[in-house]
Amino acid sequence: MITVDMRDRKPIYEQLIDNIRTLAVQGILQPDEHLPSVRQLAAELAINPNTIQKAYQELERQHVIYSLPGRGNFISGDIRGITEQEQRRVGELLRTQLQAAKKAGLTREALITLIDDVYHHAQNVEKEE
Amino acid sequence: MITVDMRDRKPIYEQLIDNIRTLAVQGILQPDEHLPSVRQLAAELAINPNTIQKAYQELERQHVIYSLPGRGNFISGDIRGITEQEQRRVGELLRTQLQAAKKAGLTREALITLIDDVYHHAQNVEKEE
DNA sequence: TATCTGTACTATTTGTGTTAGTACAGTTGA
DNA sequence: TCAACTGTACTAACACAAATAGTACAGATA
Repeated sequence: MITVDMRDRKPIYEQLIDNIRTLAVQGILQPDEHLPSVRQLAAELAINPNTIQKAYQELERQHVIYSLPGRGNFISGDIRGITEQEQRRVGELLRTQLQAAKKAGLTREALITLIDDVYHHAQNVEKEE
Repeated sequence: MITVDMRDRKPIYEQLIDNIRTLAVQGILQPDEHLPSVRQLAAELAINPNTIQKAYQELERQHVIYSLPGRGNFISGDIRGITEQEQRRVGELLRTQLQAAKKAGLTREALITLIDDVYHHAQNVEKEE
């Protein structure tokens, strides 16, 4: 479910943040669902517990999850706000990428073809972002 | 013309690479045009000559520029291949970004609106990519 | 009470980007 | 010819962020 790619240039804790936020927005992780403990997830992914905690800490700051000391970390009960926030975030990243595409000489039609390709083919993808 | 943003997380040498490649693809830098010398550009941008050289070295490896030892660095005479290569590169980045947008719940129509926004408004942009 | 849980903290390591400095050979123009 | 450019190569040092290692303590739970 939750994965990291050591070859990716993006820091592990950021991968975790985006990964879990996406799973929450998609509803794959349900509100109030219990997340793996810091130590357990660290063991599963073979990375340091401090790195997990750093990700959880940031996710709590973003209100994607909440923590009950001694109990664990849980997905936020209010996902609507998170979803809107995520859509704005992805939209901004997409805008700069589209401007680069325009500079590279890609036509509006080529981009729409690309969109249709992504939206029609219901293929699973490894990476997001 | 050639600029860098110290606040950007992207390494300076990568900014230079993308910056110059874009200028070449756009035709703002013409084929066989003389680029600033390593030391001169370093002085202009107030960064280390080694950083400039690193960027030039990679640009030569990508055949975006060529170097004549003792004379200087010049934009490649063959820009068509570079342009196609750049379009593939930007297209792939865009694809992963679109997949993230889909995961976030953005509709196909919302994305087309975003494209139209980018392609209609002929506004200059600071960042690319 | 043993064993989970989150949390906090310091120290260390690692990798990458950047700077600093030097050196040498090819090119150019006065 | 020679001074002043040019690219290129190299080592050393520095800066910073990410990640690891280890310890500690309080709350929750069965």
